[in-house]
Amino acid sequence: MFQDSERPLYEIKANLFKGLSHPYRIRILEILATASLAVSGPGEVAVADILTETELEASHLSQHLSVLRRHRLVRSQRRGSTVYYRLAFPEVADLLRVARSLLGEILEETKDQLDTAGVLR
Amino acid sequence: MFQDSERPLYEIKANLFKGLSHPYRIRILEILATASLAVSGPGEVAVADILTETELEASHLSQHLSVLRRHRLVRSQRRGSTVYYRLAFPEVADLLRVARSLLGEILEETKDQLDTAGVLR
DNA sequence: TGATGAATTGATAATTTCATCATATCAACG
DNA sequence: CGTTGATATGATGAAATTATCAATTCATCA
Repeated sequence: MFQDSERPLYEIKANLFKGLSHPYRIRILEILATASLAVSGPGEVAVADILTETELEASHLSQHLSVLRRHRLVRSQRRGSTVYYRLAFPEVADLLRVARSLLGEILEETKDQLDTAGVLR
Repeated sequence: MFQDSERPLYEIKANLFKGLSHPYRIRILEILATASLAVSGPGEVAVADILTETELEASHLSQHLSVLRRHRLVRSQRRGSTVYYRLAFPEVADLLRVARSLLGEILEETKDQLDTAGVLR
């Protein structure tokens, strides 16, 4: 059979996190998440707009978008010479949100420890 | 100042996902998450028990636990010659849960597409 | 104190990811 | 059809991560 998806779930999960392990890919996903949040928003963003916002070079951005596509985190659609990207699932935004929440805890605790150590003063 | 935490949040977030990007580290976190869920559970797990459950070699496990500690995802406590690990924050379990949910969507869609293509028949 | 069990750290080769430039492809237009 | 704008793919060296074995450290006990 073609059941590559017979891999253990923890392996697939780790692979998902690999797709998320680069700063620019996080930035891209957050741009898309913001677009999907706007009530009257388009839910999608043109590559040119991502280029502008991230200040990446075109081929660098494409490489990252390709990784995101491969990991099924985004979808693309070409209309004429413009390509649009959107989050593939709302849960991607959920994941970013929970990660933000966790980081908040981590950074808060780190700050407390630095305070305790008197490092910040 | 010592503000290494002046790095952009998306960079810190990507780094968090790096800590999660290995199958065994996911397994470890899930073992700890399960321990923290049990109502009368200890919330913590001895290294020896993780060793047994994952069937890793001791030094391999230690290397992974060290990464998790460095990323502030777990905490350890030595009592006598036994070291116990626990999740550093409940949000770690949340993150695993949301990732699982997202993967459910991804795998569901992949399965649908394979069905459509008649590959599974 | 030496031996033993538990766990961690150090070291290094193999593998994967990242950074970045060159090239190719797709779409529109005169 | 050639040119241009937009976007993707290919290629490769550098950097980071993984896999795995050796050595060390910590705690306990006789």
